[in-house]
Amino acid sequence: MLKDYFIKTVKDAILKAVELGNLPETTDKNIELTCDKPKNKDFGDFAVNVSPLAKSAKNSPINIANAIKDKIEPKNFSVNVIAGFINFKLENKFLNDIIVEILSKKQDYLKTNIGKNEKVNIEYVSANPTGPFHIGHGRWAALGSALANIMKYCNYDVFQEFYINDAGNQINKLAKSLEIRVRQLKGEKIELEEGLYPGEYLIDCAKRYIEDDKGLSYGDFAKNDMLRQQKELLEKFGTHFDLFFSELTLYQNNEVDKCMEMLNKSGKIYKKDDAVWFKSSDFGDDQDRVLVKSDGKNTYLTADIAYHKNKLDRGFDRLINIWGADHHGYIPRMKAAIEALGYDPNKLEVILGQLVNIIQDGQAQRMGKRKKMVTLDDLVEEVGVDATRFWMLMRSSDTTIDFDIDLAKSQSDKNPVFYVQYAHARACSILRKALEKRLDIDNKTELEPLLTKDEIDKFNQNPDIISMFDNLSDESYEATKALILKLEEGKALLANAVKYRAPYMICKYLLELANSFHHFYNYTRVLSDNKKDSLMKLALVDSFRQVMAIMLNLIGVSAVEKM
RNA sequence: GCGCCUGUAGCUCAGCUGGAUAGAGUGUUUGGCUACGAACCAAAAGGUCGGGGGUUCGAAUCCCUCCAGGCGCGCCA
Repeated sequence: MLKDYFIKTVKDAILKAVELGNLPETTDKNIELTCDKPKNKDFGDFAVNVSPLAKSAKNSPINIANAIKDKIEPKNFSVNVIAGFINFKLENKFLNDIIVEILSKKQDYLKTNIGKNEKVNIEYVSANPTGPFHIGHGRWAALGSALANIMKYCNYDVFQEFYINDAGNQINKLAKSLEIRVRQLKGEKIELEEGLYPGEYLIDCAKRYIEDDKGLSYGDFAKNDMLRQQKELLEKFGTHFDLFFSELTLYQNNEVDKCMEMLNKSGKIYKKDDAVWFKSSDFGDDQDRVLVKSDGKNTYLTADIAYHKNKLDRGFDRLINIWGADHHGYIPRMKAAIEALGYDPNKLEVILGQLVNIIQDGQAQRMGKRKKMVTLDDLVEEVGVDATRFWMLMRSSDTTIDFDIDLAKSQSDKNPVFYVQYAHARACSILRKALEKRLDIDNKTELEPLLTKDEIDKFNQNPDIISMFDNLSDESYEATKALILKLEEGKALLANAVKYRAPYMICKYLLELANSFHHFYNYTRVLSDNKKDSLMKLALVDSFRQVMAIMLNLIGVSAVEKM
């Protein structure tokens, strides 16, 4: 990566400068330097900031920069110093080599081996099978699947999992709710009791129950029905799980009891007020937690601990959970349990996603289960999978999203996702155009296509676009260079998105990349009667299309060829 | 009262492992299609970075404190 290359160039120069006495011995030679794009592009294409050396080198940033600059030998780039910045201006050979690399590596271009084949389990969504998904679930689904995709791409061994909460009291409530809906449909005059599920979706479920009742209990039927709908929506939403793990099976396989036994042996269990407590405060939690309630039933936590033990026993190096921010208090107790069981609590990594508020008719509505709540299904129906995913992913998970339904509906064509997809479609269109027959306007005759697929493929196998730069206007040259450098930025950006578990960075990058392309397009005519020139520019367009498609696929948004 | 998250342009948000004149989209104003997609491009205007202290060559970024909003706080899931 070019940024690393220039940081290394500067570091080598620092060593040389210290050796020759141009910088004092106290200079910190191991300091971390950063390389960025200069604010003003006249300065250069990359800038390494040496100001962090000011303290240890006991001098002003500008003097340090000049001392270092004298020790750099330019190679296909020029060097200049402004303030504490050493600026590098690239020559065309650099730009050419980036395109060569993209076209040779194709869909692998952005790959880095930061995962080192580490076994990672990502658990997300994990909704109760008691009703349709709300919009918040859409956020976790988009976030989890995008994260899984980018981690896989960067060589993590990723396993995606959905935990079905099918063992708690909520299933009894669901069963009762369904039973009442069925009896209502059969003509009985009874009302739903307080605390049961009031959603109309259970009326539909009741109809299905009456139609094809195969002797299942109300609870089992409702649970299966809800789960089936959830799975269908997840698939439609571009979210694929390797395993749907049922909480109930933990009980059926005695795993909860075994886990309790282990905790007991750890000596961190005690009885108080007829309940069984886990002494999680010994592990940093702010208070102890109940595992078995005074009525003899387990809490949700108890089974969840067994579930995490199960995951750890399956040999994962890392467990990533995506939870809503309202569960943040849950992290210390789960880590405490993992430690008490004798596992490394650092293997558990929890990503907290802030909640999604729905703005409807100008009023905020919580994403809880209301009678007329907006479901994820509704939203996808209104604005589509691509727009919904992009919208959910484009903000940092630390930010509460206010999702304005009316805005999303009425201005869906203003959605940033269209801007990004349009750039990709535009590139595809140019590539198509090159292969189509043309009309000679003067003679009103049909001409052969400008290029053939073979010609393009052959050129792209061994591209050389250096001479292309000579024939560009100043504006076009700047735009072309900016586009190529933006393409080069992708690899480092993706690595960062993985490192910070932040798919929103990709959305931001896609918007910038699309902008670079549109800008390039505006100043540069790609196709002309000059075959060689057209081939060179098409190579760039194809590189762009390639990088764009990789990124879009990673976040689960379609790379459309036409709109 | 305690814990976590947030506060940056009219609006929605980047920037937060400290570095150049704090950025983008949207909205407002204006300019740009007889050739590859105008769902586009360009320009202008718009900011006490919630307030106040501190650390230092340098703070939106780190520390302290206060203010405002969201979420959570021993036997719901």
